[in-house]
Amino acid sequence: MIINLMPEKLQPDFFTRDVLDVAPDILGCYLVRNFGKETRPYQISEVEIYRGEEDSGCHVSRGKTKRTEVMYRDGGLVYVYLIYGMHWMLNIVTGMKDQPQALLIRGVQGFNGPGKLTKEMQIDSSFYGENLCGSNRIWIEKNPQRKGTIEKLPRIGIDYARKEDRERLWRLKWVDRG
DNA sequence: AGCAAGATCGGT
DNA sequence: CCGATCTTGCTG
Repeated sequence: MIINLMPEKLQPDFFTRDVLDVAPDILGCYLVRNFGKETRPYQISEVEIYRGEEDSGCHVSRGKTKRTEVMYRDGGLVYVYLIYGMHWMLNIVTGMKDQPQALLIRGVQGFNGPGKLTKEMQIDSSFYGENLCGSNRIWIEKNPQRKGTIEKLPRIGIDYARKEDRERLWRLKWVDRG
């Protein structure tokens, strides 16, 4: 019996699916960051879905701009932007080309809050467009032991969005069970 | 060219 | 509740 103990790095076909399908699957997986000196895994515990130009809470709701351009590409890339002049937000682009959508990483084990985890992981503008399937500084690994339940909640901080979009249960929290 | 607002956070 | 702090996108 051969047991595969090698960590399984997520490939493009994982990310090019619709964000609604990727979101529940990515919870519990490891976001791995190689700092050069050492490599550290961060288990993903909370994500938020941003889906298409029709989603008034999503940055692409006003079309393609220089900032949002990466969301229009094939899934598997990183979308980062600075908010309030001080916090970097880390997003994972999903879906196929011209299907603009992304997952905001809102929490990893030990660090809750999108601004806090990017500070910990040292994520900045240099990660814009980084390919998670080809980068040597950041990637995502499957968690074979992954067992848990998913809590669905409204998104945070999008008061400007339409009521219908504000109320979508597009914030997913991972409740570990093993 | 100028301006208002922002997918946040930490301190009162 | 408020300020920090600066990029972005919109307006003119």
